[in-house]
Amino acid sequence: MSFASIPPMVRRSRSVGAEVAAHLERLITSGELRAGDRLPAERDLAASLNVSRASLREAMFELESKKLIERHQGRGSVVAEQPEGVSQLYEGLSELDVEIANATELRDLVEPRIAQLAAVRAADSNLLSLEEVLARSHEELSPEESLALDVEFHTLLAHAAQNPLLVTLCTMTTDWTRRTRELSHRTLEGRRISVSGHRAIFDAVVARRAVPAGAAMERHLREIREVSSRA
Amino acid sequence: MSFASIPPMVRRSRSVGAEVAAHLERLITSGELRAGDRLPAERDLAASLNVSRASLREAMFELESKKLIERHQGRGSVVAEQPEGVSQLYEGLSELDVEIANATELRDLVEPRIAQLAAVRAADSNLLSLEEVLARSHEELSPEESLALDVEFHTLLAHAAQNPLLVTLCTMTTDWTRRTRELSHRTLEGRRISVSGHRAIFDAVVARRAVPAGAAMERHLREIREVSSRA
DNA sequence: TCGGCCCGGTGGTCTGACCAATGAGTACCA
DNA sequence: TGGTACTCATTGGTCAGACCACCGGGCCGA
Repeated sequence: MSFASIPPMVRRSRSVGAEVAAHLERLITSGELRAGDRLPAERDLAASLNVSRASLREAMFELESKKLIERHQGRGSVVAEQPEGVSQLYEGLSELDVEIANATELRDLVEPRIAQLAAVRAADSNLLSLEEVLARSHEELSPEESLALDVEFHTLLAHAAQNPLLVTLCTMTTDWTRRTRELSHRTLEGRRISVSGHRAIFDAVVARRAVPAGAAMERHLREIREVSSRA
Repeated sequence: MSFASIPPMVRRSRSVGAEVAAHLERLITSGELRAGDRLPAERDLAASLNVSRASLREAMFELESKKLIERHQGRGSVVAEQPEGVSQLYEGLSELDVEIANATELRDLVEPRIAQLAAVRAADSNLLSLEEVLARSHEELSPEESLALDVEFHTLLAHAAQNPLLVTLCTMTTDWTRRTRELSHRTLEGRRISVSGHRAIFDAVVARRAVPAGAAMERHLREIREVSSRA
């Protein structure tokens, strides 16, 4: 097996540990090391690579975090089973998407509750403001106008829930998911769904029916998401 | 800043490095350490955490691979720019003058969902941390210790839900409702209820049963509130 | 045969030393 | 005066060696 020492020359761009990790990763992905193969003991491997055990361990940490190897105290380390292209999969999944997903998750949690509370607590003045926004909403508006009214509706609803924390959360999640919402307001269908969804929520709130209000909000969010995912 | 040493007692489930990494990650995602903050030098940090520099460096590798920190030879390490929102959420909510009732309302909303998501998403390491906290929890503890473990349990659970926004939210609501919680931990009954509630939540999470986990959390919050209202 | 003990191998952790990059303060010269 | 080059403390990077904790297998006695 070729655990040959790494050429000492050209090793100055990356750290020793990273260099070793890359070396071992190449051995694995190229097939020289197969799943289930036992790696030499850390002390031996470090010696054959002419690096300290500390650096070797740094490399091992990296490989382990990439699930390329498994380590077991007292037993040694083995090359892990490779669930088909793990390495690439690991790189993938844009962090941006993850963040949006997190924000969306929070929004899905908060908004229905806002609708419920608004149904219970909304003052007349809240209802008037909401009604006014709805009166200004129709599907012929430009995407920008439609989006602005959308934001306004949700913000006013949050105010109607009479909890400043929910207003803040609503504002922030609305902001973070802006891109998704922009997409959905681009199409006529998206604008139509937005308006009708708001209408349904408002009707439930006015009727002081908390549970239906929450349900209407859930449906609204789901529909909007479907539209924007098609766009 | 609370780089307080990690409780040395029951630390045998995970490696020292992993433990330190989890500790620091909690400080970061919960907002105690903010983006741009400089970390103490490795030697100093290792000393304040009562671990060797080697173990600390293992933790640093892990945090770096998660892009939570950046390290620069000769300059030190800093907390990396946070994934969209977390710091924003933290700042936005910090500025508010929060009424306890509002915070409680938000907590009742967020925590059950956290429990549900944790049941679905918790990694083995999350479960280990939670189990360890439970192992350290019993009703004979002092009110302060009991409260600290309570906070830790909920924070770890939020981490298990794998959404940094929820971690931040959990941290903040926990902080706001601190006085209520202090009351409930003063009595033996309160501590007993706390522990048994956590146990029930944990069991549901381990069993990967989302809905029961959420229900257990709701019950837990309700019981705690009843105890503290009687106090 | 079976159970417990011991022991070698392996990863886990710690210590302390030295190397190398960085940047700020300082002395020097044009 | 201004800029340049140097010095040096600080900090991460690497190394060597020691000891601990865990695992598994072999040995030995019941």
